[in-house]
Formats: sequence, structure tokens, C-alpha cells
Amino acid sequence: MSTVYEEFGRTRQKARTRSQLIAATRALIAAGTASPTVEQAAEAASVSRTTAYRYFPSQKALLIAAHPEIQTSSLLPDEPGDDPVTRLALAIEKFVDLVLESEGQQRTMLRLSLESDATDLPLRQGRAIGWFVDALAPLEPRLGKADIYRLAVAIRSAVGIESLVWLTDIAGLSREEAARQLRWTAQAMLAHALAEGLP
Amino acid sequence: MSTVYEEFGRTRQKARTRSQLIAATRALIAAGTASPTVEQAAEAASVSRTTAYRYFPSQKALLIAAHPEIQTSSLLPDEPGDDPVTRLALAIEKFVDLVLESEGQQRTMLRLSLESDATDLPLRQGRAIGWFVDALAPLEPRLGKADIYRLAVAIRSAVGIESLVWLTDIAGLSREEAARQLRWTAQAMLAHALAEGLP
DNA sequence: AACGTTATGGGACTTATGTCCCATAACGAC
DNA sequence: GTCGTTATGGGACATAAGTCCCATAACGTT
Repeated sequence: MSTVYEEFGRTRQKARTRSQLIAATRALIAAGTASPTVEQAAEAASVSRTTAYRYFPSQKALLIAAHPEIQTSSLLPDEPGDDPVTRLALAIEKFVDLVLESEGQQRTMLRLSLESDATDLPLRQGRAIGWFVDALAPLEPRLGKADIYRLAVAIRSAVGIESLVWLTDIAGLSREEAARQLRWTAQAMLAHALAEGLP
Repeated sequence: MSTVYEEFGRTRQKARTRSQLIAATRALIAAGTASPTVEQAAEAASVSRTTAYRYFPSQKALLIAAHPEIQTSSLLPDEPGDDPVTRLALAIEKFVDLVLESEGQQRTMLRLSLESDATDLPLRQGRAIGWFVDALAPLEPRLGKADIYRLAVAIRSAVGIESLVWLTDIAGLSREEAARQLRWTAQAMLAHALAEGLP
């Protein structure tokens, strides 16, 4: 049980098997299989089903691990200016594009987050809040940090994949119409916050 | 193959078995089983599993059938007045209460709607659109029917169970805070539509 | 009461998730 | 190379969804 053994020995093997499984799962999803079977993922990774379950306790865990994370601290371009309306418009534009690009994945994650297996993993962490806080930063002298955060939360709650799904699946809007609607909603909320304040 | 036979004979039996299954499923859900097994529902209804599958092609279909429908054409009280802001506030208040009352059921339906079995049944029909159109009716001379409808759709997309789930599960708001947020969002959208029009 | 229709029940089968156990292959340390 | 550890593979098992087939019970009609 030497430390060296654990840290530099088989650990590499374990990490490799794990990433093989994740890569294989991503490939299957990209190839059109919305929710690959654990067996499918294992086979695609040239690994036995048993081993796959050793790394991920459930199909849900595997799918979550295969979910590509967006590593950006800001959605804004280089020179976004100081106008919060413009900044929010830019951020929302980019955000909606991101959601549309990975709509399938987003839907899968939304579905998984609703499956009440107590198996709660680091799922759906709400990165968009930070992006919108960033876009609204110039409002700080006016609203204060707490209200900016609350406004960012409020906006995100109204313009995420959840609303997009409803607009397209239930209301029957096209993806373009739905995207336009989400952008309008965000601006409406900012405008109302500026005119009347938050609740 | 007489018509009389089909319409008044065994049809009663069929209807009874069907409603037994639905009642049993509702009872199980009310008793805390979020998604009862088809076998559980069949047993509770004193019916064989095979028969249950004869009435509902899948567990999903059974759960959807067991979903209690709200039979109301309006959420407004008797004398709602003509002010659209007030009317919307009343309707949203009632709507959010309805969602909170049946949050578990709403979550289940949301999850089912995301399961992409082509088995699309009369699921999640968007009754709230009509309720919000009703609340916004006094705006007709000003906005026109089409824009009122679009505004109702937009508001519903931002204040439904989907947003509530995000506000509580991801953003960490309490149910009361989330409800207050949804009411504010609806008012913000109406105010912006009145000030600037729709997209 | 006898008949034919229809609903029902029971069992076999397939696929997928998830768990458990045991044998063995691969690896590092000596 | 030998040893002990560790990752892996394979098989057996349980549960649940879903499908299919066949026998039988229940019912309306005559």
C-alpha cells in the first residue's frame, strides 16, 4: 500500500479506462444515440460491462460524466461597453446559441435532473448565473451586488433550456421563434428591474 | 359484430377496468410512489398485468392518464376588473398556487414529456395559455388577438413548473421565494410589452 | 340453456438496469 | 523471474418494461 504505487502506478490505467468510457459515451451521443446503454458504452470503449459499472454506479452517472462542460467565465466579446442592456443582449444571444447548439444534451441533462434518484451528482450547477452577473456588472452602483445576483437568477430561470423546450414542444414555436422570444424575455426583465426594481 | 353489442354491452366493463386502473395509479401516487410500476398499479386495481398493458401501452401512458386535469376556463375571480395588470396578477397568483399544490405531479409530467418515446400522447397541452389570454383580454383593442396570444405564450414559458424547478433545485430558492420571483417575472413581461411592444 | 364474442389471466420470452462473486490477467516492487 | 496487489472479465442473479400466445372466464344474444 505504498503511496507511490497508488498515485503513479495503476492510477494511470484507471484514469485511462475512465476517459475511454466517457469518450465512447460522447461518441455514441454525438452519433445520435440519445441515451446509450451502459453495455453499448462499454463495448464502444472496449471494456466489459462490469468494469463500466465499477467506474460509474449507474447509467445516469455515466451520462452526466459524459456531459461536456462549457469552460467560459464570460459570454461577452472583448469590448462589450458599459451599457447593461447591450451587454445583456450580447450575453443572452450567445447563451441562447449555446443552448441551441447542444439542445439534445441539454434536454438529456434536464431529464436526468428530474429523475429523483437520490444519486445527486454535481449536476446542473447553474453556470449561467455567473455569466449574467458578469453582463449586468455595470449596474452595481445602482442595484448592488445582491440584486444583480437576484436579477441574473431570475433571468436565467426564464430563458433556459426549460423554457425553450416548452416554447417548441408545447407552444409549437420554431427554434428561431423560440430563441427570439427568450431574448425578448430577458430584455423585458432587465427593463422592468431598471424601471421598478426587484420584488 | 352488432353495434348495440359494442356500444352498450362490454363497453361498460372496459370503462370500469380502465377507471379502476387509473384510480389505483392515482392512489399509489398519492400514497407516495412517484412512478408506480405497471404491476403495482395492476395489482392495486385487482387486474392482471397483461390486462393493464391492454389498456395502456406503456407505463408512461398509464401515468399520463392518471394525471388529474384541471378543468377551469379561467383563473380569475368573479369581478376581476378591466386592468390587465391586476388581472394578470390575479391569474398568475392562482396559477402559481396550482403549480405549487401539485408540484410532484407536475414534475412527473415534465419528466415524462422529456422522454423521447415517439409515443406522444395528449400530453401537456398548454392550458395555461388560455388562462393568460383570458387575463389579458382587455388589451385586445390595444394589442390585437395575435399579440395577446403571443404574450400569453411568452409569459407561460417563463413562469411554469420548469422555471420553478430551476429556481428551487439549481438556484436554491425556497418555494415561496421562487413563487414570488415567478409573479414578478410575469409582471415584468406585461409591463415591457405595454411599453415597447412584442418582438 | 346454448352459442359466439370479448375481456381477462397466466406464462414464456426479450432487453436493460444494477448487483454480486470468483477467476484471471496486468502491473509494480523486489 | 517471483510475489502480491489491482484492474478486469465473465457469469449468475434480481427486477421492471414490454411483447406475444393461448386458454378460459364473463358476458350479451338468441
